[in-house]
Amino acid sequence: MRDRSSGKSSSHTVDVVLVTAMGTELAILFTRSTTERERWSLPWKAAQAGESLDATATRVAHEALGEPPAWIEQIGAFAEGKRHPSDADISVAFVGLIPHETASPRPGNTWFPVTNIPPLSPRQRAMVEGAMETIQARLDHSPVAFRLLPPTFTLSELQHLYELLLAKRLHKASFRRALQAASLVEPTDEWRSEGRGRPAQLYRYAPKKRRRGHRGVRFDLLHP
Amino acid sequence: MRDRSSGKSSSHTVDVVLVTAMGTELAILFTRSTTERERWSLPWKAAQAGESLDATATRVAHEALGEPPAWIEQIGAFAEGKRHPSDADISVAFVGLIPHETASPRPGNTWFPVTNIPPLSPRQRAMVEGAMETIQARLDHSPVAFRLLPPTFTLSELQHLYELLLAKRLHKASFRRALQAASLVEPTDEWRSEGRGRPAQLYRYAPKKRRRGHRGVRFDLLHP
DNA sequence: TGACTTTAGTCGCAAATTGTGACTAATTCG
DNA sequence: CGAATTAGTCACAATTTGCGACTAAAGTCA
Repeated sequence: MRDRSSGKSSSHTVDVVLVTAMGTELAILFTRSTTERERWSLPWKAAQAGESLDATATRVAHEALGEPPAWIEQIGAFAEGKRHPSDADISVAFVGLIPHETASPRPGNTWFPVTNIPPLSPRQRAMVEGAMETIQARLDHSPVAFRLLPPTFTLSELQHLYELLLAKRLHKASFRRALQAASLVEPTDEWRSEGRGRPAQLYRYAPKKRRRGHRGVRFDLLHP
Repeated sequence: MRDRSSGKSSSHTVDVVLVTAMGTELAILFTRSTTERERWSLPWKAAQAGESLDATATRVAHEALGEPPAWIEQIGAFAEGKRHPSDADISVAFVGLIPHETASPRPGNTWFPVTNIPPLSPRQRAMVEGAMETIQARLDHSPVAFRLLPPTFTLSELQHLYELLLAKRLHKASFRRALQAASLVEPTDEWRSEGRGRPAQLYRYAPKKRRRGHRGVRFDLLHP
């Protein structure tokens, strides 16, 4: 039977999977371990009595990022495989999203591409998986993509991001048509000229009140 | 500051929201409090070291229901508002589904229609809400409805259940067409004569391997 | 300058999917 | 038997989707 000596440390931790869109792929923020120099872990803290889980998660995210995340949501509780996030019996995980340009990670924190994350405890590995699943699941019904973009963006940027999140190519005309139907964005009067090619109009996220019987976004669009 | 005297009780509980379809509405299972006679609560247990959360949840459900649930999934961790499920800092909640005909609740456990649940602690009230949201969210992508029906059922029963879950009337022909497209069910060679009217063919849940590019079920069907 | 390249944005139409009412089938009830 | 009741199917108009082709507004380079 495991001993439970120190009465002061809290019995559970709050861990946060912070996700951003870095160039052409998603990335997750890791913190260098204070003990072992070459170990990395998700940002986490022992829960504090009297503070809500969400508040703790936001605080953890803010401290690692230098900014509060644009969106945060609980993934669930993880208990499998002890060790690593302290030796807490249980850890509550959150996903957070932030535009890459907004974040300024504090020293000791680094973005790793999702395709190449450092070795983690089984528990935190499960959290990362859970985070990606949660993002996928929310994609149709909440404005996940917009929380990964700056306040103003071009439709091509938005489309590329959706393509990244859905891991699927989209057809330009169909994408824009669906966007229109969902009335999620509105044009600003600014344009951005990005090297060659015609300048693109900038848009902002501005969801209209959804009419009754509105079924999300449905970007189930085509291949190429 | 709250004291934390008894060193032996675990620091967190596992609570389960068990849902069934009872006639024309959904119902949730509650357990009569052992102390106060007229209090009810969701079935719960203190977590046991060395047992996974899912295992505990399944055990709690089984003990209350007399059967293991047909499906169970974690909703998340809840910490707001102390009291009630012991005085644990944190509770991990699960949703479970079971066909009404399969369940045989142990003495002290009763189904309450969702429209009329007994007074609960704020924590457990939040869990019930979370459970309903999780069911809604899963509806399109996992076979939630089938876990509320016996192994064999008529298409009308299935449709009524979907109407209940979606809180929306569906058109018969469209419903069947969508079902067919999703290849979720297959006919048995049995028929059931239920009072008046033509007998209905019985079906079983038998999802075919989903072809690439299959987008869930999409029962976004019509009104009258 | 003017041809060519590159990216943004739009149009229109064939094909597929959906919404819906009307129709047929198999029973029970009186 | 005929009316009532529930199951199951059909056909077709209306809408939505997939997608290629087209126009627009830059930059590049000889």
